[in-house]
Amino acid sequence: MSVRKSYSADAQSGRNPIPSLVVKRLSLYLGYFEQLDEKGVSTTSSRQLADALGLSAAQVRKDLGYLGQFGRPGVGYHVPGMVMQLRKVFGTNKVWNMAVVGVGSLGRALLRYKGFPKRGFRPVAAFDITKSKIGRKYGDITVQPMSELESTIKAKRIRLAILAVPARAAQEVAQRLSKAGVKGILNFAPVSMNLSGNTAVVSVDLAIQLEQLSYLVNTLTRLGPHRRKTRRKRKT
Amino acid sequence: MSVRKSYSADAQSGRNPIPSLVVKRLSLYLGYFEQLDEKGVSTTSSRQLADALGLSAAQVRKDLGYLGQFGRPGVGYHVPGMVMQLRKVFGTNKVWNMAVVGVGSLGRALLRYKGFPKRGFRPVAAFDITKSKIGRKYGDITVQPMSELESTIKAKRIRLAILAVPARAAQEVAQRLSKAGVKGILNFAPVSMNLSGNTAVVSVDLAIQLEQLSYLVNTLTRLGPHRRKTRRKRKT
DNA sequence: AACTGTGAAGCCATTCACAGCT
DNA sequence: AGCTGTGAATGGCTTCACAGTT
Repeated sequence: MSVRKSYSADAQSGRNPIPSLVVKRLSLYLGYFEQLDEKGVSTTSSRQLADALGLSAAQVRKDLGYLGQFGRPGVGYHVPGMVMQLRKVFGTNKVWNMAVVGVGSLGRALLRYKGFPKRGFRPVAAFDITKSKIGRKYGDITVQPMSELESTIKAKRIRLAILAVPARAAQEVAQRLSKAGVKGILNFAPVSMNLSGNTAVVSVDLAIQLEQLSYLVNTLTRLGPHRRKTRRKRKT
Repeated sequence: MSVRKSYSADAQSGRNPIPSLVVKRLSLYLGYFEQLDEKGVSTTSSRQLADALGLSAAQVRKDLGYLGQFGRPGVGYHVPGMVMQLRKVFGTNKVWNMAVVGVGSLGRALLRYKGFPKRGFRPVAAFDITKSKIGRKYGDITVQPMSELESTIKAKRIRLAILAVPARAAQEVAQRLSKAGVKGILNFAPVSMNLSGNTAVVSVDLAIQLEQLSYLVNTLTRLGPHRRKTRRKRKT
C-alpha cells in the first residue's frame, strides 16, 4: 500500500492514447476554463464544470484524470493551470499555421472565422483553382493558385489545412496536401477520405448534422411530448 | 423456433429509439446509397458499404437492422429502397424549411451551401440584427430584421433554424426561436445551450474540430510513425 | 466539510460466428 | 456460394461509491 504510483507523470507527458470521446470533451472543458480565466475565476470544481456542460461530475473527474493529477481535494482545479495543461495536450500552446484550400463561400467564412485564432489556429495562406479568385485578398491573406500549394506549405511551415473544395476534387487535393507535408486536414467535403501516409483527417459534414437534428425532431414529435426527458445537445 | 417475430414492423415505423451513434452512421449510409443510386447501381452488400466507409460489415448490418429487414440474403440491399427508407427515418422524404439567423460570413455560406437542398433542407428565410445587412438578397432570400422572426416562422412553416450569431447572443435567440415554434436548432455558436421547451439542438463547434485534429497530429507525430495503424477519419 | 482520484459495477456498443434464406 | 439477421461474447465507456487529501 505504500507503492508509489508513477503513472501521472506518464499521463501528463501525453504518451498515453486518450480515447477520442474523451478528447472531444477535453475541448469543451478547455473552452469553459478559458471563459472562467477571462473572468478572473481561479478555481472550479468537477461539479461546476459538469453542470455548465451537461455532464456528470464523475465523468469530468475521470476525463481530467487523463491529464495527470491536477485537482486538489477539498479545493478543486486551478483554472490557469488547467488551461495550460489542456493547451499542451492539444498542442495549442503554440500557434498552428493553417492553409485554406477552396475559397468558395464556405472557405471564405472559415478564413475569417474569429474562433480559430482565439483557440490557437491561424490561417496564413489560401488557395483556389478559379482564375477570377486568385489575387483577391481576405484580411492580409492573398488567394494563391493551386500551383503554389507545395512551395507555400513548405515556406510557411504549414501543418494543418482546411479543405473546402467540391466533393469531386477533395480526394486528390487531400493527397497533394499530405505529400506536401501537411499533417492534419479538416475536411468539409462530404466524402470519406482514404489517405495513404500518416496524415490525420477530421471530417465535418454539415448536411449530416442537419440529418441528426431532423431525426431528433422527427422522433421526438412522433412519440409526442409525453416523454419526459429534456433533450441535450450533442456535439459537432 | 417457429415463433413469428413481429419486431421488424415496429422498427421500420420508426417507433424505437435508435442510438445516436447509429443515427450518425445511417447518414453516412444514406450518402453512399444516394451516390450508388445516381450511378444506377441497384444493389449493394454490407461488405461494400463497410469498405467504402471504413467500418466493419457486421456493424453495417446491425445498423441497417434498426430500420427493419430490408436486405435479401445472398443478394444484398436494394439501393433505391434503402434511400427511401433512410429518408423516411430522417424525415427528409419531405423538404424541411429552414431559417438562417445571423448573416455574417458563416451564415451567408450556410445560406448558399449546396449540400443542404441536395439532402432535403431548404433555407427560406434569413435574419440579422445589423441595419446595413437587412434587405440584402442572397439567391432569392432577402435578409429580414429580427423583429420579423416570429411572424415569418409561422407564415412559412419553418421548423428548423441555423443559428450563426455571436456567442453572446446565441442563448437568447435560441429561446426566441424555440418559443416561435422552431423544433430544431443547428447551433454554430461555441456555447452549450439550455433550452426549456422540447426543441432539439445540435451544436457544431468548428474550433473543437480543429482541436481534435491537432490532438491527433500532436500525438501521432510524438509517438513517431513507428506505430503501424493507418489513421482513419472520425466524423463530424 | 469539500472535493479529488479511482477501483468496481453496470451499461452500451462492437465484433464474432453461425443459422438460415436465395 | 453469397449474403443477411442476430444471439453470444467481447470490449469500451460511464456511473457508483468511497478512501484519502486539503
